[in-house]
Parts: sequence; C-alpha cells; structure tokens
Amino acid sequence: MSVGHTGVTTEAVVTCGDEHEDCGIREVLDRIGDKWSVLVVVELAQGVRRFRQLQRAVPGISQRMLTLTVRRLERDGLISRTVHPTVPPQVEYELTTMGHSLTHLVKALADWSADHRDAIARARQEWDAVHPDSGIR
Amino acid sequence: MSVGHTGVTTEAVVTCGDEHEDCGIREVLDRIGDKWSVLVVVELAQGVRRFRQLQRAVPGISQRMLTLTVRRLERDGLISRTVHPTVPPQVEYELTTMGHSLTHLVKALADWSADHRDAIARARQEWDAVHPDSGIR
DNA sequence: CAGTATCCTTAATGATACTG
DNA sequence: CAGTATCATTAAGGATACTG
Repeated sequence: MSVGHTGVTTEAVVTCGDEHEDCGIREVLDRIGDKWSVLVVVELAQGVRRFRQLQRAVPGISQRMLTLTVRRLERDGLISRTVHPTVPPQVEYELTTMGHSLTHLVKALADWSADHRDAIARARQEWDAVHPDSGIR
Repeated sequence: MSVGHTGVTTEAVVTCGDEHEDCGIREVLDRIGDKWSVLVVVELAQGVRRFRQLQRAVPGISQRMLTLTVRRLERDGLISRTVHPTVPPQVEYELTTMGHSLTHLVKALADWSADHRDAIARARQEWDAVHPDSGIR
C-alpha cells in the first residue's frame, strides 16, 4: 500500500502493490456496502440490543434481512450474539472490539457523506438536466 | 451527527440526529459499495486515463459495466469526462476535486481492511467450523 | 476507440407463513 | 421473542453483437 500526492488537491493514492486482489477492500465493502449492515452497526454502537429492538431501530428491515445481516456480521467477528436460555428467549447483540473499531470507519464515511452530499446532489441535478432519459440513475 | 465514547475500546458513535434517513451515507455507499467504482477511482487516482486504459487496468470488468460505472461516477461529480473529437475518438477520464477527496476515504477503507483482514478471515473460519451448512456465506 | 443495445444469469432483497 | 422456510420480485452484473 503506497500513499502519494499530486497537484492541486491533496490526494491519497491508494495502490494494492502488484496483486490486483483489492488488498482485501472487497471483503469489507461487501459487508458495509450491503443495504443494512451499516445501519445495524450504527445502532449497536449505542449499546447492547435485542433482536426486536434492532428491528424497531432500523425501520424497513425485514425479519429475514435482519437475521441475515446479524449472522454475517457475527461470522465476520464484528458483533457477538448471546443467548439467554429464558422463556421467551432473549438474544443480545453487541459490537466486538473489532466491531467498535469499524465505527470509526463508518464515522469517516458519514462525515465525508455529510460534507459532500450537497455537492453530489447538485452534480446529479446538473447531469440529469444535460442528459435527460439516459438510462442512468 | 454526534460522537461519543464508551468503555474499553475507543468508539465513534455515529448517529443521524432523529431523522432515520442515513445522513446521506447511503448515497455514498451505493456508489462505493458497488463492484467496480472503487477500483476505477483507485486507478484514476494515478492520473488521467482513457476508456480502454481503464478497462485494461481493472481486470474482469466488462465494457458494459465500465461504461455504467464511469457514467455514474461522472453523474455524481466524482470524475470528469473529456471527449477529444479525433478519429478514432479519444475520451479521457479524470478525478474531480471531489473525486480526489474521495481517495482519502478509500485509503481509510483500505487501511482498515488491511489491518483487519486476517482477524476477519480467522473469525469466518471459526464460525464456519462451528456452523457447518448454515446457508450463510 | 469508445461506446450502445439486447438478452440472460445470478445475487440481493422482500413478503408471508409458520415454529421452538 | 427470535427466529426458519418458502416463494416472489428486483436489481446487479455478464456475454455478445453491433455502430459512429
């Protein structure tokens, strides 16, 4: 991984050595790039949550997708799942240490998004005005 | 957007105020979360590139997907597209200022990935060992 | 060279019903 | 409550052929 600079704007040049195997970025993007993982992580950053709590906290997520999302996050070692053998059953989800460290990345993402969402919105409007019915969008 | 701390691990608590509209993270994730955008951005971080150059630099991308990817990046204002009216046609792609700033985010992503890819791989192996044929993966 | 246009396959997500 | 199982729907991506 090398970092360099060019011209006017400060720039982080990211290369992956010579292997074209994405330096593992893909595995991370495949997780945080899906529709729900980030939202679940953000909610768990607030503290321990039970299954139903998570579902209520993430409006729109289906039971099925919540199950899949927490399973995958658990598999990746980002969250832990604790079953309390009570009746009715009680299952608690919590960020692991690695999961917590991921919240920094999510924050960087959120900050960049907040800083540029207006510019992006304007760029899109302009582009759409110049390229009506282009199929893109 | 608020940032707080808890317990053992340093943690960035990211909230979106009260609106459940993802503070615009989704728009960014929808772009960098797709299969090719990050790879194209990383290549363009090296400098100006033509269409065919990009395709060669990003192994496995189809002509169709490269077209879609650069169109969307252009629409979002992250790259610029310059057509030189020569024959054969020559089209150059380049990061915009906003595109350059995005490379910092990509670098943060790459760094986090590099730092945790082993831990993630181990977590997956363990989970897979404990949960054979679980459907997840 | 730099694309479009079509068609096809697969992966992701959603809706609904049911269970320990 | 915390899921699983099944089916349906959509979106993403890929293959191939063709064009200014």
